[in-house]
Amino acid sequence: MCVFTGITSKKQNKTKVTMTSDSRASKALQIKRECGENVPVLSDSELMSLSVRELNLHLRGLSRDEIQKLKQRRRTLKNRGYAASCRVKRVSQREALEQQKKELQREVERLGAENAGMRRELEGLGARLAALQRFARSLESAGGGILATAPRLNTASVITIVKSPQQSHGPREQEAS
Amino acid sequence: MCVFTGITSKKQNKTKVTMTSDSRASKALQIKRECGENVPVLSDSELMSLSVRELNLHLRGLSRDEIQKLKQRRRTLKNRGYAASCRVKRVSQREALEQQKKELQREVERLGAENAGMRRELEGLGARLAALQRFARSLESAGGGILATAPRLNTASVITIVKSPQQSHGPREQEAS
DNA sequence: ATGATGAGTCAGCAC
DNA sequence: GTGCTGACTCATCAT
Repeated sequence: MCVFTGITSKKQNKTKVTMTSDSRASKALQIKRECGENVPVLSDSELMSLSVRELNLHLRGLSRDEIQKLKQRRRTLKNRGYAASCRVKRVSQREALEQQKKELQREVERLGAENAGMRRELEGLGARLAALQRFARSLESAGGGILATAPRLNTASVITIVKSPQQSHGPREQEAS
Repeated sequence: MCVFTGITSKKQNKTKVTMTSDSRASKALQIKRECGENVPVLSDSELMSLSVRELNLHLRGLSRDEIQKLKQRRRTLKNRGYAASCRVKRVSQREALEQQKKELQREVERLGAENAGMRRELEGLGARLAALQRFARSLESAGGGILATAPRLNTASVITIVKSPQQSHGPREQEAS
């Protein structure tokens, strides 16, 4: 027989579950409300999920004071749920941020690798162009007559291409092949 | 004359300030503790910051019950502070995450731009090399004797350089200059 | 009335 | 004992 009297509800037990507002939350919430007066009839989860219409039906034949108490209990139960969703939201926002951060880190890594690859390619091409530039200069200094033997190309423009501005790459060894 | 009696302390008024545990937090916290019995002597901020040694001095000549009450009040006050720092920590961690995210976004942007620049450079160099390749082939088809007039270079290696594997760039128009 | 959130309180864990 | 944190309650604001 229940002997508790003025217990208003406070932490009860809380089994650390998420309390997703389904109807099995009433597991350990029953040791409350005045027992030697009028039985609650409404469990916490029931009271919490009732619509105002439905609630009014249960309010029939209750004193003004009891109505007030019941409404306050309902408000408190709802607040409990609001607080829970607030915490869940907070956690999922944090997790989302961490996820985005991870993705950005991966992206940075990917771009960095791509960059390094292109930098190597650029270096290789630069070295090849430098070698060709030396070659072209040698043709130039050997006299323009030589180039005239390749009439299908505008040789002047080719020489110009070779000589166009280059970042100074150190003379890189060519792979034999 | 104070007429409050069993008020245990609860929210008091809360002016929404941060309450950084300095001594002016006692602004509105004095309407508590039994007034018609023994004056608290210790303010909240005092009680909270006392060391155990100092606390014991104030515990002289108090009943076991009063000592218990005082210690509980101290614990509660400390908990209030812990809760506050917990919230502050949560906020600053979130802000740190957001900051890191912003920095990573900037980094991604920077690397992306660098990438695009290098890609353009690569394209340009590729086009120049392709043009030179066509030129070299024309020299080749004109006969090896021509190249022999530039004796300072190993001409075979130059041709090799020009012919080495290239990603197929579409034949790009050369800027006149 | 409903929902969200800052602050305070308590339980319970870790040290 | 001290510090931290999840969950609850309350005050308060916005809708």
